[in-house]
Amino acid sequence: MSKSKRQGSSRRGYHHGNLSEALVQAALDLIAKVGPAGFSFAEVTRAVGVSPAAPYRHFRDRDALMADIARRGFDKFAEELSAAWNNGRPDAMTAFKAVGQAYLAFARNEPAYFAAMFEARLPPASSRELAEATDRAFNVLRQACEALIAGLPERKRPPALMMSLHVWSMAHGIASLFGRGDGARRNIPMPPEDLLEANMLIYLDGLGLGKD
Amino acid sequence: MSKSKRQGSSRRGYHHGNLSEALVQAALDLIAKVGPAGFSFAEVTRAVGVSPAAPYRHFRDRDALMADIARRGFDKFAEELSAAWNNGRPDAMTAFKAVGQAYLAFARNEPAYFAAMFEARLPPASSRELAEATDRAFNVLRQACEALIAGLPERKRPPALMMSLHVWSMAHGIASLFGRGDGARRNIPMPPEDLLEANMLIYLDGLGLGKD
DNA sequence: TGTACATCAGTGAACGCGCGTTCACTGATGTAC
DNA sequence: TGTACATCAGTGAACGCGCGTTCACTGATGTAC
Repeated sequence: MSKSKRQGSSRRGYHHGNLSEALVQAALDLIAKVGPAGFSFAEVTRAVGVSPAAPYRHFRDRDALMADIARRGFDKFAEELSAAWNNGRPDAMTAFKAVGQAYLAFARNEPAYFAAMFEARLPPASSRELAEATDRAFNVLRQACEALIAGLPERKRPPALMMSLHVWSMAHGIASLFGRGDGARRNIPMPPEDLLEANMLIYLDGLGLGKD
Repeated sequence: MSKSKRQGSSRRGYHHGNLSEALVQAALDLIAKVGPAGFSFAEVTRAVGVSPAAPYRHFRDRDALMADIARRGFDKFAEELSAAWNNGRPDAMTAFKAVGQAYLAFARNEPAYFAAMFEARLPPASSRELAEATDRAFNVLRQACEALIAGLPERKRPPALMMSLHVWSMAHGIASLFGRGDGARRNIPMPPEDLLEANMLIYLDGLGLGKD
């Protein structure tokens, strides 16, 4: 109980060492609890154990922190979708389904990132980095769609952009309504994973990609 | 410029006459601008031109106002979906597509209700009325699905609940990502209405409900 | 290895502000007789 | 029709609070010589 109150286990004294990282993590914890609009900059500094002025060395203001969190979220999202796609192995259909499941897994396991990415009402084109990270994530979906429809005869092939947007919408609809890891989830009598798998199968059937 | 500052054209003097209605409308205007988490009770009273204590005659607290707005939103939503369904006329397929378009129209024309309904982080089962209104809206989708698949041979018929959840997810995914009437819309090079119509057609094709 | 100094990343006090909510109150309205 | 009175729906001042942000500051770190 001296004059130095170290609260976070990672505090190293006067200089924190990795403050911006710690601020982001604390903000994610708060967002998971109270949503992206409900968390306060001041609360974050308390959680980390620094003075309320400290974050201004790392983020211009509260919005800049939010935008950075969303950017990190899309980066992580792109990585996980990409890992699930695994370059189309062992085969395009299996890898494609894995991407859909990865979408749900992200919404479930990272509700704070998910909320920051999709519900933070960030000023559109809030930063170039954010827009680029968003594109990277979407491009994994698009790549998977292109690989899947490559097997179709050319004139039965749907536009890849349209198909990617459909896939995004289906995964996103299920994830945001029924599959989130926080309090905003609506309950249904089946796992969202099964619901999405069935939805994708029916959709792919409709495209002529069924059972072959 | 006397002691009585009448701000809203509908002020009738000391007694407002229809305050709770006016509060809801003002709140909707604010939500459309700053989102469901960003609007303040105090700001609403200023917009209406009453004292900050006035709303407590009509709503227990800020959350009660939010829940009432969400409930009204789902009521309106159910009405509009139901009107689009129009008891399955002129035929089930046409009416079914109209329901999907009504979903998008609602997201576009009523972004404030839409946000209050789906992004307000209301405590789950916030009120019985809200839950019932939500069910009413969902049941329109379910009814439409049941009518559509009634034409299929029984053993090719998908579970109506699953199909309704798919339809809800597809419409909701497109509406919330690309079809909203506020700043949170992401731009795509095609109308969300077309995107949804194509998505539904492919999905119905997959169910064996195509071109007949 | 030692020291002077520049740079960096924190502090902590202070600011003005708007918030949600409470309270005792009062003006307006409606009704009983 | 007139009046007394209960009820209702507002007022406005006040409360304590946490917020985002600023400022001059200072302790810690790293580097040049």
